[in-house]
This record gives sequence, C-alpha cells and structure tokens, in this order.
Amino acid sequence: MGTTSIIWFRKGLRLHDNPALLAAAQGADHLCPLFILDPWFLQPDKIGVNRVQFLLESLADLDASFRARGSRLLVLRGKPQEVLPRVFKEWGVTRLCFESDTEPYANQRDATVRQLAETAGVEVHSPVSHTLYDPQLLLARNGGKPPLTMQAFTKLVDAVGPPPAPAADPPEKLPPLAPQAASLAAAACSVPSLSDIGYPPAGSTPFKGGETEALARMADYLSDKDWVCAFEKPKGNPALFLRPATTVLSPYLKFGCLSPRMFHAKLQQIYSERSGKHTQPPVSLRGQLLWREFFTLCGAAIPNFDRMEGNPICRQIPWVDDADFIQAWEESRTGYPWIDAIMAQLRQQGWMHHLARHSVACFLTRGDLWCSWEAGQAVFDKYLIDADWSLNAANWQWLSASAFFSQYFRVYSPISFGKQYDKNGDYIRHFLPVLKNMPAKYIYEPWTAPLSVQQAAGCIIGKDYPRPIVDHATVHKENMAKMKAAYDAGKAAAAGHTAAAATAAAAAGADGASGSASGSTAAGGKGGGKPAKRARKS
DNA sequence: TAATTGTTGGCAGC
DNA sequence: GCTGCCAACAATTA
Repeated sequence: MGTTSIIWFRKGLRLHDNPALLAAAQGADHLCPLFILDPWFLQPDKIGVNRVQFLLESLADLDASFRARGSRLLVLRGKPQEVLPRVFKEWGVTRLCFESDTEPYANQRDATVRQLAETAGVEVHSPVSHTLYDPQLLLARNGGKPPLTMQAFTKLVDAVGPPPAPAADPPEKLPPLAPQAASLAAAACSVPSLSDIGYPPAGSTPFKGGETEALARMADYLSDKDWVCAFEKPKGNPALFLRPATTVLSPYLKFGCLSPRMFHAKLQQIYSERSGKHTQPPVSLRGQLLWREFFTLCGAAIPNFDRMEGNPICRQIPWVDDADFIQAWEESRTGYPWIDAIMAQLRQQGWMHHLARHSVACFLTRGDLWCSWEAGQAVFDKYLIDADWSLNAANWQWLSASAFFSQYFRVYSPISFGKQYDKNGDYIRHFLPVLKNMPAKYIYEPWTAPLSVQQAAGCIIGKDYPRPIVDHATVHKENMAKMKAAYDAGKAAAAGHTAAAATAAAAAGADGASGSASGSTAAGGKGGGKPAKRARKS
C-alpha cells in the first residue's frame, strides 16, 4: 500500500527547518501540503486586517515555493476538526504531519485531530520546531514547573545545552499531490484574497508576510555584524520608524516564516567569528529569542495564562475597565501625543517598538487609566501582526506589574519618556498629522500651548485634538498607592492560606521586613557613608 | 539577616 | 550627560 501524506500548516509557514514537512515527504508516494482557514482566526472584530493580510501573503509565498518543487499549497476553509476527517477519506491519507503548538486553542484542536486520525487509521507525526527547545523537555528538566525569572530560565537553558540544529532543506522535487487532491486543486483551493474572506480589500502595514521576506530581512539585519554583536535591547530608540531599531523579525517568527533555530544558528555563527566580543542574554539578539522561549514555556505550563483570575502567577489587582478610557486609548484619543502616536502606529502598521509598547501598556494599566491588562491584551491581539498568545499575555502581565515584574513605582511618563529619544517629535508628527505643525516646545504637551500657537499650528486643543483624559501627575501617584494596597492585600491573602502558627510567623516576618528596609536605608552607607548605588544605566 | 540584582523610570541638581 | 534620590518589590545569594 502506498503512502499518502498531509503536511498540515498552521504556523511554521516555511520550507526551511521544517521537520514536519520532511517527515511527511519521507518515502511518500503522494504529499498534500494543506492549510485550513479556520473561522476562529478570521473574525474581523477580533483580528485586524493587517495580520490576516500578512498570513495570506505568507501562504502565497509558501504556495510559490511548493510550485517550484513540483507541488502546490491547498487552502481549504472550515474547522480543521471537520475538514481533516473528510480529506483523510477522499484523498486516501495514511500519514498526517504538523508542527507541534502549545497554545490552549491549538492543544484542544490538535488533541481532537489526533483522535480523528487514529480512528481513520492515519499515523501522526508532530515534531517541535516553533521554539528552540521542546517546552515539555524544558519543563521536565526543571522539575515540572516553569522557571519564573529570566535568570532561572537562562540557567535552565545553559544546563540543557544548545538547541537542536535546523533540519535539512526539503528535496528539490517533492512527491506529487494525491490524484483526488489534484483534481480538487483545479477548483477553489487557492490562497484567497482578503475580500474573499470578509475583510477589507487591503491592510495598511508596510511589512510583507512570507518566508522569502523573512530570510531577506534576516540577512539584511545580520549583514551588519558589528550591529549584531553590539545589540542591546533597552538601548534602542522606540521613535525610529523608517528603519526600526530592532529587526522586526517578530511577525515572521510568530507565523513561523522564519525558524528560530535558523536565526539562532546564524547568530551563534556571527558571535563565534567575534570570539566572545558580543552582548549577552537577556539584552543581546540571542537573548530576545530566549525571552520568546521563556514566555512560550510559561504560556504552555501555567493555567489561565491570558487571564488574571485563576492564573496562579498573576497578582489580583482591582482594575476598573472604563469602556470610554479603553476606547480612547485604542483610538488615539487620550490627549497625550506620545501615547496616541504609538497607538496610531499600532493600528496602521501592526507593529511598534518594544519600549513604545511599554509606554502604552503602562499608561492603560497601572500608570494612568487603571484598566485591566486583559483589555489591553485584546486590543494588541487585534492589531499586532506579531501577536503571539503567550508573549502578549506575558508582556501585559509584566508591564502591569501583575507577574514577573514588581517595581510598580517605576512609571513611564507619557510626556517625558518619548522626549528623551525624539526631542522634535518627528514620530508624533508622522503618526498624528493633526499635530504636525505644533512647535517642538509643545508637541508632547500641546494643551500647554497658548491659543495663538495652537491657531498658528492649525490645531486647537479640545477641538482638533483632545485634551488629556486624565492628569498624569495626579493619577499616577494615586495608582501607585492602589498598587501598594493590592500588593499588601495579596501578601495578606497568601499569609491567610497558611496555618495559624505560620500566620503568626508571617506577621512577625512582615514586621522584620519593614524594619530591615528602613534599617538598610539608614545603614546603607558603605565606606564613604554614601548609600550603595547600583548602576541602572550603563 | 543583609546585600545584591533585576532587559528598558522620573526628576532635580549640577 | 551624569549622580543621587524618590519610596520601595521579590528572588537569590552571601
């Protein structure tokens, strides 16, 4: 009996370093490359046009690559749990291969598909290639629990050793489609247009999807080896938008147009040429891949990772979701140009610099508006072309000081933070054209401009551009006090879970801690009587 | 128990 | 452009 394989694409939209594709092609008489447009991922009110456009471009590129190898991509529509059993039968499928995925939706879907495959007598291969390491392996090596700090994660990865090398390239000539699939191929199973699937005809992102773009972009950024070796994440300029300060490889990694193992191997190659003279994780370029790895592991191992309630690592904070605030934030109407420009870049391009994301995330949650990080997460998930379930949830928890990060007293200023990088406000002028003629002196705080200046700039505050919806100077202090209260309540609740004796001990411990805190300030002198100062910025 | 460190704060004062 | 303070968290190390 002959072998008929399906390589089922979901993420991993590439031919390079694709072990599932190799497993599918291995000794197969027929190979059917398949993508299923799941209605779950095509909801215009929840998933914006830019990311869907990026997906369709990636599929078109994948199709072209298969055609160059004597095959083609088949794009079907519907729920995979319904489409797959149908084609198993129609195409005479004996083997199903797909890249492993740890997101909750994918977990459920794939568990069902495995059962359906078993029922149909179809063997299943599901290798790991979306991440550097197999999350289950990392978890096992860490005693079944995910590390919760980057340091702990880095230590774990160091102990495990280098990730697997990228898989070999697929053969120049791939097995043909199954005859039944080939006849179907004449009909409607091409990559659809945006309008075919209920979206506006075009998005507005300048970033184009696909493996070809991904490899070209990687080559472009890696060609400057000095830049690669000197890369230090927090030092980038979030206001650069013509050539961003980071690689913008995130959307390609999200969809798997680029293999993280390939990117990692290229980085290690460049580092080795420089004999150790390069930046290190967590700030280096390689470190950025490790962050992705760390948060993906957390997402895979922590229940309810995209929610506050029922999420064991997330602090319970009494956010108040004010619908008007959330909408103003989403639609660039907060009255703070730095914040509104970033949100405009998000809606227009589907991408912003990491520090820009920090600014707006802090502003929505603990900094200014006191809305839940889950509300912000949904907006990011709608517009970002690189929206990744685990990374989005992790970063929102980080920025809202709900998990991973606890220094809630460090608040980004919606006025001064951007000014450090872009004194003239070119970034604001570009993304908020209504402010393009506002003098630099007022562009971060246009409500302070005299009326005559507003008139000359053609932008009246309160009419052409909104007044600030909150007073940052006031609310950020109030919010800090609320954070303090929420943290204290959390500690009290944790203490309440312990036995009576332990509670008493915890109370004594709390007293001791507060005493030691003031003591350390008083006794902080070291040698010259000055408190020990640690370098925050190099 | 104290000190140190943690990818990425703001601000006054010099 | 640098230093030190603000009022202060939590995990790890010594």
